[in-house]
Amino acid sequence: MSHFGRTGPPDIRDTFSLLVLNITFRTTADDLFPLFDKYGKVVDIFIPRDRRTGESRGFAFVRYKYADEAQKAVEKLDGRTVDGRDIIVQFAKYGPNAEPIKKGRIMEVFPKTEGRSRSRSPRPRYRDDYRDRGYRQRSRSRSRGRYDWDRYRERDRHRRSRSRSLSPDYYRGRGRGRYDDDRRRSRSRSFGSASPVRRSPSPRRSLSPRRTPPSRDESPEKRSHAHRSPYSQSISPRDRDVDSRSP
DNA sequence: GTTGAGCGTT
Repeated sequence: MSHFGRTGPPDIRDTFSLLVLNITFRTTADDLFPLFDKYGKVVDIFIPRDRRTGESRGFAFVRYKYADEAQKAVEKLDGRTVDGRDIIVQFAKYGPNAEPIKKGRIMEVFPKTEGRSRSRSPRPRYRDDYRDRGYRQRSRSRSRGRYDWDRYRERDRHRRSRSRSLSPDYYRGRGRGRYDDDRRRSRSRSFGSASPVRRSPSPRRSLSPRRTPPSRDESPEKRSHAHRSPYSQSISPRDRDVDSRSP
Protein backbone atom coordinates (compact mmCIF):
# COMPACT_ATOMS: atom_id res chain seq x y z
CA MET A 1 0.00 0.00 0.00
CA SER A 2 1.27 3.36 -0.86
CA HIS A 3 -1.26 5.79 0.35
CA PHE A 4 -3.65 5.72 3.25
CA GLY A 5 -6.59 7.75 4.27
CA ARG A 6 -8.09 7.92 0.84
CA THR A 7 -11.71 8.38 1.82
CA GLY A 8 -12.38 7.04 5.22
CA PRO A 9 -11.79 3.72 6.82
CA PRO A 10 -10.40 1.34 4.24
CA ASP A 11 -11.34 -1.96 5.72
CA ILE A 12 -11.36 -2.77 9.35
CA ARG A 13 -12.21 -6.39 9.27
CA ASP A 14 -9.41 -7.74 11.33
CA THR A 15 -7.21 -4.82 11.82
CA PHE A 16 -5.89 -3.68 15.12
CA SER A 17 -5.82 -0.02 15.85
CA LEU A 18 -3.06 1.49 17.85
CA LEU A 19 -3.33 4.82 19.49
CA VAL A 20 -0.24 6.96 19.32
CA LEU A 21 -0.21 9.72 21.85
CA ASN A 22 2.17 12.44 22.75
CA ILE A 23 3.24 12.97 19.21
CA THR A 24 4.20 16.40 18.08
CA PHE A 25 1.66 18.55 16.35
CA ARG A 26 3.76 18.43 13.28
CA THR A 27 4.11 14.73 13.06
CA THR A 28 2.27 13.36 10.08
CA ALA A 29 1.28 9.92 9.00
CA ASP A 30 4.15 9.94 6.61
CA ASP A 31 6.51 10.23 9.50
CA LEU A 32 4.87 7.48 11.45
CA PHE A 33 4.47 5.10 8.61
CA PRO A 34 8.12 4.07 8.27
CA LEU A 35 8.35 3.75 12.00
CA PHE A 36 5.40 1.49 12.44
CA ASP A 37 5.73 -0.27 9.17
CA LYS A 38 9.09 -1.52 10.25
CA TYR A 39 7.57 -3.58 12.99
CA GLY A 40 4.62 -4.91 11.07
CA LYS A 41 2.20 -4.46 8.29
CA VAL A 42 0.46 -1.16 8.66
CA VAL A 43 -2.90 -1.15 7.03
CA ASP A 44 -3.77 2.43 7.57
CA ILE A 45 -2.70 5.47 9.48
CA PHE A 46 -5.04 8.19 10.44
CA ILE A 47 -4.35 11.40 12.25
CA PRO A 48 -7.41 13.27 13.43
CA ARG A 49 -7.19 16.93 12.79
CA ASP A 50 -8.98 19.88 14.15
CA ARG A 51 -11.94 21.14 12.22
CA ARG A 52 -11.10 24.73 12.81
CA THR A 53 -7.40 24.98 12.39
CA GLY A 54 -6.96 21.67 10.72
CA GLU A 55 -3.91 20.89 12.76
CA SER A 56 -3.11 17.59 14.25
CA ARG A 57 -4.49 16.94 17.67
CA GLY A 58 -1.39 15.34 18.90
CA PHE A 59 -2.29 11.73 18.43
CA ALA A 60 -2.61 9.29 15.61
CA PHE A 61 -4.16 5.94 14.87
CA VAL A 62 -2.11 3.20 13.36
CA ARG A 63 -3.85 0.15 12.10
CA TYR A 64 -2.03 -3.11 11.98
CA LYS A 65 -3.08 -6.19 10.20
CA TYR A 66 -1.94 -8.51 12.91
CA ALA A 67 -2.13 -8.16 16.61
CA ASP A 68 1.25 -9.58 17.32
CA GLU A 69 2.81 -7.00 15.11
CA ALA A 70 0.82 -4.29 16.72
CA GLN A 71 1.91 -5.46 20.10
CA LYS A 72 5.45 -5.51 18.96
CA ALA A 73 5.19 -1.98 17.69
CA VAL A 74 3.69 -0.94 20.96
CA GLU A 75 6.55 -2.38 22.85
CA LYS A 76 9.13 -1.03 20.50
CA LEU A 77 7.72 2.34 19.65
CA ASP A 78 6.11 3.07 22.94
CA GLY A 79 8.31 5.51 24.71
CA ARG A 80 10.44 6.19 21.70
CA THR A 81 11.45 9.70 20.92
CA VAL A 82 9.91 11.01 17.75
CA ASP A 83 10.54 14.48 16.57
CA GLY A 84 12.06 15.27 19.90
CA ARG A 85 9.17 13.91 21.89
CA ASP A 86 8.55 10.53 23.35
CA ILE A 87 5.48 9.11 21.79
CA ILE A 88 3.10 6.78 23.52
CA VAL A 89 1.83 3.80 21.66
CA GLN A 90 -0.98 1.72 23.00
CA PHE A 91 -3.96 -0.16 21.71
CA ALA A 92 -6.96 1.88 20.83
CA LYS A 93 -9.61 1.70 23.44
CA TYR A 94 -12.51 2.78 21.32
CA GLY A 95 -13.42 2.03 17.76
CA PRO A 96 -13.79 4.51 14.95
CA ASN A 97 -17.46 4.72 15.63
CA ALA A 98 -16.86 5.92 19.13
CA GLU A 99 -17.73 2.45 20.29
CA PRO A 100 -15.74 0.24 22.60
CA ILE A 101 -13.68 -2.41 20.97
CA LYS A 102 -15.24 -5.78 21.17
CA LYS A 103 -13.44 -8.44 23.04
CA GLY A 104 -10.96 -10.47 21.14
CA ARG A 105 -10.33 -7.68 18.80
CA ILE A 106 -7.81 -5.31 20.08
CA MET A 107 -7.55 -5.77 23.76
CA GLU A 108 -5.14 -8.59 24.41
CA VAL A 109 -5.14 -11.54 22.14
CA PHE A 110 -1.50 -12.39 22.15
CA PRO A 111 -0.89 -15.92 23.31
CA LYS A 112 2.76 -15.30 22.69
CA THR A 113 3.01 -12.59 25.27
CA GLU A 114 1.73 -14.91 27.89
CA GLY A 115 5.24 -15.62 28.94
CA ARG A 116 5.65 -12.00 29.76
CA SER A 117 4.41 -10.34 32.83
CA ARG A 118 2.01 -8.56 30.58
CA SER A 119 -0.39 -11.40 30.30
CA ARG A 120 -3.58 -9.52 30.80
CA SER A 121 -2.54 -6.09 31.79
CA PRO A 122 -1.06 -4.32 28.85
CA ARG A 123 -1.04 -1.19 30.86
CA PRO A 124 -2.19 -0.29 34.34
CA ARG A 125 -4.22 2.68 33.26
CA TYR A 126 -2.35 5.40 31.64
CA ARG A 127 1.27 6.19 31.89
CA ASP A 128 1.49 6.02 35.61
CA ASP A 129 5.07 5.08 35.33
CA TYR A 130 5.59 8.13 33.23
CA ARG A 131 4.14 10.30 35.86
CA ASP A 132 6.36 8.68 38.33
CA ARG A 133 9.30 9.75 36.33
CA GLY A 134 8.11 13.29 36.58
CA TYR A 135 6.93 13.71 33.05
CA ARG A 136 3.77 15.38 34.04
CA GLN A 137 4.53 17.23 37.14
CA ARG A 138 2.64 20.18 35.89
CA SER A 139 -0.60 18.62 36.88
CA ARG A 140 -3.17 17.63 34.33
CA SER A 141 -3.66 21.08 33.00
CA ARG A 142 -5.03 20.63 29.59
CA SER A 143 -3.58 22.04 26.50
CA ARG A 144 -5.27 25.36 26.76
CA GLY A 145 -6.58 26.07 30.16
CA ARG A 146 -9.18 28.64 30.79
CA TYR A 147 -6.40 31.09 31.05
CA ASP A 148 -5.40 30.99 27.47
CA TRP A 149 -8.88 30.64 26.24
CA ASP A 150 -9.97 33.64 28.16
CA ARG A 151 -7.32 35.68 26.57
CA TYR A 152 -8.03 34.26 23.19
CA ARG A 153 -11.68 35.00 23.50
CA GLU A 154 -11.11 38.59 24.42
CA ARG A 155 -8.68 39.02 21.65
CA ASP A 156 -11.04 37.44 19.25
CA ARG A 157 -13.86 39.67 20.24
CA HIS A 158 -11.70 42.60 19.57
CA ARG A 159 -11.04 41.44 16.10
CA ARG A 160 -14.28 40.25 14.64
CA SER A 161 -16.42 39.50 17.60
CA ARG A 162 -16.38 35.91 16.63
CA SER A 163 -19.15 33.94 18.20
CA ARG A 164 -17.62 32.74 21.39
CA SER A 165 -20.08 29.91 21.48
CA LEU A 166 -17.91 28.36 18.86
CA SER A 167 -14.89 27.90 21.01
CA PRO A 168 -16.35 26.34 24.11
CA ASP A 169 -18.99 24.52 22.22
CA TYR A 170 -16.53 22.84 19.99
CA TYR A 171 -14.27 21.71 22.74
CA ARG A 172 -17.15 20.62 24.80
CA GLY A 173 -17.92 18.03 22.25
CA ARG A 174 -14.58 16.40 22.78
CA GLY A 175 -16.08 14.22 25.43
CA ARG A 176 -17.40 11.09 23.88
CA GLY A 177 -20.06 10.97 26.58
CA ARG A 178 -21.78 13.79 24.84
CA TYR A 179 -21.65 11.87 21.63
CA ASP A 180 -23.61 9.10 23.11
CA ASP A 181 -26.08 11.47 24.52
CA ASP A 182 -26.36 13.37 21.34
CA ARG A 183 -26.89 10.29 19.34
CA ARG A 184 -29.55 9.04 21.62
CA ARG A 185 -31.21 12.36 21.55
CA SER A 186 -31.19 12.33 17.82
CA ARG A 187 -33.02 9.08 17.82
CA SER A 188 -35.58 10.53 20.14
CA ARG A 189 -36.10 13.37 17.80
CA SER A 190 -36.91 10.97 15.04
CA PHE A 191 -39.51 9.39 17.17
CA GLY A 192 -41.24 12.64 17.85
CA SER A 193 -40.93 15.09 15.05
CA ALA A 194 -42.65 17.69 17.19
CA SER A 195 -39.88 17.89 19.67
CA PRO A 196 -39.32 21.13 21.49
CA VAL A 197 -36.59 23.13 19.93
CA ARG A 198 -33.72 23.24 22.34
CA ARG A 199 -31.47 25.54 20.44
CA SER A 200 -32.33 28.79 18.80
CA PRO A 201 -31.92 29.04 15.06
CA SER A 202 -29.53 31.91 15.44
CA PRO A 203 -28.11 31.98 18.91
CA ARG A 204 -25.13 34.00 17.94
CA ARG A 205 -27.29 36.80 16.75
CA SER A 206 -28.78 37.08 20.14
CA LEU A 207 -25.38 36.93 21.66
CA SER A 208 -23.95 39.46 19.32
CA PRO A 209 -26.71 41.81 18.30
CA ARG A 210 -24.18 44.49 17.71
CA ARG A 211 -22.76 43.22 14.52
CA THR A 212 -22.08 39.79 13.30
CA PRO A 213 -21.23 39.77 9.64
CA PRO A 214 -22.26 36.35 8.42
CA SER A 215 -20.28 37.04 5.30
CA ARG A 216 -17.16 35.98 7.04
CA ASP A 217 -18.14 32.39 6.98
CA GLU A 218 -14.92 31.23 8.42
CA SER A 219 -11.94 33.29 7.58
CA PRO A 220 -11.69 32.35 3.95
CA GLU A 221 -8.35 33.99 3.88
CA LYS A 222 -6.98 31.65 6.41
CA ARG A 223 -8.29 28.69 4.57
CA SER A 224 -6.80 29.93 1.37
CA HIS A 225 -3.56 30.46 3.08
CA ALA A 226 -3.61 26.99 4.42
CA HIS A 227 -1.87 25.21 1.65
CA ARG A 228 -2.46 22.01 3.46
CA SER A 229 -2.78 19.57 0.67
CA PRO A 230 -5.95 17.51 0.67
CA TYR A 231 -3.86 14.46 1.20
CA SER A 232 -2.44 15.74 4.37
CA GLN A 233 -3.94 12.67 5.92
CA SER A 234 -2.49 10.40 3.38
CA ILE A 235 1.10 9.57 3.60
CA SER A 236 1.71 9.51 -0.07
CA PRO A 237 4.16 12.21 -0.97
CA ARG A 238 4.34 10.75 -4.41
CA ASP A 239 0.79 11.78 -5.10
CA ARG A 240 1.89 15.29 -4.78
CA ASP A 241 4.42 14.77 -7.47
CA VAL A 242 1.86 13.34 -9.76
CA ASP A 243 -0.45 16.18 -9.12
CA SER A 244 2.27 18.69 -9.54
CA ARG A 245 3.60 17.32 -12.71
CA SER A 246 2.59 19.18 -15.83
CA PRO A 247 0.22 17.63 -18.32
C1' DG B 1 1.73 31.31 16.39
C1' DT B 2 1.11 28.62 20.78
C1' DT B 3 -0.52 24.23 23.20
C1' DG B 4 0.05 18.44 25.70
C1' DA B 5 -5.11 15.52 28.09
C1' DG B 6 -6.79 12.02 25.28
C1' DC B 7 -9.44 7.98 21.42
C1' DG B 8 -10.65 8.38 14.68
C1' DT B 9 -12.15 9.96 9.07
C1' DT B 10 -15.14 9.74 2.99
